[in-house]
Amino acid sequence: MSHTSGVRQAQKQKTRQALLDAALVLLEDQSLSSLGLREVTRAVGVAPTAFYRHFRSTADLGVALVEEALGSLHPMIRATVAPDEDSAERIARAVELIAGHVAAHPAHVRFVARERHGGVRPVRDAIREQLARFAGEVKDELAKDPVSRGWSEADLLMLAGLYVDQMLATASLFLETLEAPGAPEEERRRAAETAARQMRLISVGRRHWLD
Amino acid sequence: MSHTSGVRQAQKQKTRQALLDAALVLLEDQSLSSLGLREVTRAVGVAPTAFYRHFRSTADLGVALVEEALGSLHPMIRATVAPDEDSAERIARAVELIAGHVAAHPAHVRFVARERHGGVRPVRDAIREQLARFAGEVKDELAKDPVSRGWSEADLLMLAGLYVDQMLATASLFLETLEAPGAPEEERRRAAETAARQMRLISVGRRHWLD
DNA sequence: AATTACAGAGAACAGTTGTTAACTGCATGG
DNA sequence: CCATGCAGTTAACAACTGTTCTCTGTAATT
Repeated sequence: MSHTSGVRQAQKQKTRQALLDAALVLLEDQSLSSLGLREVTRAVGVAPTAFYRHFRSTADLGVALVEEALGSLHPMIRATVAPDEDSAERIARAVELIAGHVAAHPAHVRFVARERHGGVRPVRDAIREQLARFAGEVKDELAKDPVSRGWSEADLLMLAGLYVDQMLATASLFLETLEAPGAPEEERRRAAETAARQMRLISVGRRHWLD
Repeated sequence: MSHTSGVRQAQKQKTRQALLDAALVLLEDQSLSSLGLREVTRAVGVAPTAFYRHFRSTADLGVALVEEALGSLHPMIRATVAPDEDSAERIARAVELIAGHVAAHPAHVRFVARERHGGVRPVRDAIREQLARFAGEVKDELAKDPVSRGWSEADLLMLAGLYVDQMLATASLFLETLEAPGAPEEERRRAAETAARQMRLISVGRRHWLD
């Protein structure tokens, strides 16, 4: 068995990460299906053939980017929808948390929003799988809440899906306001306010579902 | 002034439409940002340079496709959310209408879902503008409903946006079930059921918003 | 100290791309 | 009926693409 660390492995990981980073930058104004492997290696400053040491294809690299963008996000999602005393405050914190994440990792958010329905099947599937995991986790958290007493499993999952979609839509909206160099202060605040109200409306629907 | 019709103009429109149709087919498994102009002309059986007689670039063609996909959809949207006696039946009809539209024009729906967050700015903008129009129209219809008495203009618009996003998400979901050649009968029925329940939950939230 | 494994370089390939220029044929308007 | 406008063609261009094969240097193993 080969050592998991060492000068050799470390350098390889470093190059691999450089490829991922460069790809993410290039994907800011194009889709994955038009991303060329030479384009990526050129940006890193490495020979085109080096690409194959890390990825079979750009689609393969895309799948790795999905893992990077969404893989470490599960704890954050769980915490976001965890039951709380004050439901209004939970929503406010959720919106702030999303805004913060988008500001910290705009390229990742853009990538997921773009490739969720993009032209590369394996990447679409990888994103769908991650979002399904999110929905399952959100469902678990919702089930803990006393408000969910009497809900069927299917209804919990449909609400969880609604929440996940809404979160992604909100993140994408924040991203758009980040891109517009106009009056970001006021507009971003209004986007946050609208997103919060939409979540609030869904929560209202949730509380009165069993009538 | 040139005649609006005539053998000459008609033939030109025919070629133009052939380019749009061919592009739509090619876009079924790639994104617009990777669509080549030669690729499109080759599919039509016309010289590459002929492309320039109709479009400045593939991005330009994309904008035309947005108009084709969404331009004629406004009356349908209005009718879908128009006030009705039985709100439950309206939702059922809306879901059926969406399912029918996706079945009739899958490539158009795929294109819009894919390019809404895609890598081509002018196309993104065109889609955003159309969806904003939809939201405005939905808002108008919602305002007519007695349920909306006492609602602020901003809240009406935020609800309209929620509905529009939900419709597109539902359409995209139906599209996915169409692509999967597995058991489409049962799965498609469940997708419709889930989508209907999500809309119902939003409607419940709407009725209890002013509490 | 000698051998092996392997990340990355280099060169070459056949095929593709967008764009330009000059052309041809034919429907149209005078 | 003839001159013009213009949709579509042909040919050529430099630049780019993914992939293959061969080679090199050096870390890791023995």
